[in-house]
Amino acid sequence: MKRRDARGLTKRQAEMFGFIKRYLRGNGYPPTIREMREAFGLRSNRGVIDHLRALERKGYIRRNARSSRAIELLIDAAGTENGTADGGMVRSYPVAGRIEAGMPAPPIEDIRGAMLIDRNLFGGEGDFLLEVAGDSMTGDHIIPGDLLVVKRTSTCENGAMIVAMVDGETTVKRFHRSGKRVILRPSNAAYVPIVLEGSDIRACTIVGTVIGVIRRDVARGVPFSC
Amino acid sequence: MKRRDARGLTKRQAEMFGFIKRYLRGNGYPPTIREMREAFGLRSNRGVIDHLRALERKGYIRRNARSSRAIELLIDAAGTENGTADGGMVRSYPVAGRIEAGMPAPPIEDIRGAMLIDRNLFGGEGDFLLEVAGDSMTGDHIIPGDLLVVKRTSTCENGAMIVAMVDGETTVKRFHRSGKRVILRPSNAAYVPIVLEGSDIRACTIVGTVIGVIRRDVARGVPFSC
DNA sequence: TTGATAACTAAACATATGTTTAGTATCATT
DNA sequence: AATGATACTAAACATATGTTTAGTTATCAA
Repeated sequence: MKRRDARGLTKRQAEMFGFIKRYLRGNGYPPTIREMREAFGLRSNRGVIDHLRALERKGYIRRNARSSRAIELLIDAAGTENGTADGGMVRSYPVAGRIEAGMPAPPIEDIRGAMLIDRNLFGGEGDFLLEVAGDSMTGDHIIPGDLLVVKRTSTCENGAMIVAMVDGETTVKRFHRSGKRVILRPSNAAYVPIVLEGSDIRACTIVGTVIGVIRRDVARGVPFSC
Repeated sequence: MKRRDARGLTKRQAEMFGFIKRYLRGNGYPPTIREMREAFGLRSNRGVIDHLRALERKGYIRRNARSSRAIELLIDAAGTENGTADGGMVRSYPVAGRIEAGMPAPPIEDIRGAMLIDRNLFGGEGDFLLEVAGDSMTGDHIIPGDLLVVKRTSTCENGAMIVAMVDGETTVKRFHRSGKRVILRPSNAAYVPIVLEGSDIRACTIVGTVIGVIRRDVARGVPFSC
């Protein structure tokens, strides 16, 4: 027999049970057998059914045979999944202090608060929000006051819009690497790109990539002039 | 129109919503359409579907179309939104179908779902979200794919950014009135303003004002070229 | 009176979804 | 070495379940 944990589940069964729990929390309803199959990279439904029957036999779930998604969790937090203290359909995004996109600015230390936003927006990703102060990224349709949804990463693809720390200052730019040179490009022709070479590159840290934008007070925004 | 309760639900819709809630609490997963049909003694699925669409349009539930039992409750009994331990911090915004900002487009009938967003964003206002398809408002830094936060109003201030129905088509423009003339102005020079005079003005209905913008998939956005 | 909306019936229709049968490979125990 | 359980693949198979089209009836507001 394969190895079981303290509660009588094998490793694989525990994984399956964990997946069902997480899916349920995120979606409000249980997964289908095919969804589980795909989540585990299996090629046949039968594998999933075997696991479900084992979980049912061991009292972890109850099923309504022949009925789609009819899985009921009987044992609750027994094996707490790592870290997911917050369940539900919304995520809490900390709001970092105002930064200058283009000008010297304070670091993103000061956390102003948090915003709850639907898990389904921004692909469920993003780690914090950052308010834009300067107008160096207007070419990308990002204007002062916008809240950027930032996902923490230490690397990024070429051309990605990133939040970076340069000489201890936070800035939003497009990232371009060509050979040994890194260019942080604003998208407003009125601003000059930051070119980093050699040891200067070490003075630049990628904080994260910009994956979303939230704009408030549009009504009060500057009207377009023709 | 039939009688509605304080939160905009008719008696029957409230009954249907209540049934879904009770079923979910009792079974751990949502009911199927046929189960609801039988519970209400109806003879056709269509009746249930109509109610589900109404509940979705009003932001009470979110559905995953074509997927069985895929109903997510967004608002709980008291009328406060789900998803957080301390309820009432988020609001449910119905998401209206894609529209063309500048070109002929389908009406905003098709409701795609709903999004939960912090009450403190957008000043707690806004009535629904609308996805932008055209690029007629890029001068205001609104680009295709953006979700507009729209507040329903039948009037607006001069220069406000509005969602309007013109000849049965939905459009996003800046509203300008001068004397007996109304001009709906795009903010992209490649588009022509819509000028309404005399009886034409009646063919134009203001749906609401744009008070916010949400942009997803920024990483994939078109990079700025200098 | 007219038009819009809500709330349904009726009958197909399309497919998402659970199930079965038959078999393989691995592991732990006896 | 034989046994039983786990953890799968492969291919049908059956049907549960959501959707559509085309109506009807009642109610309410303009």
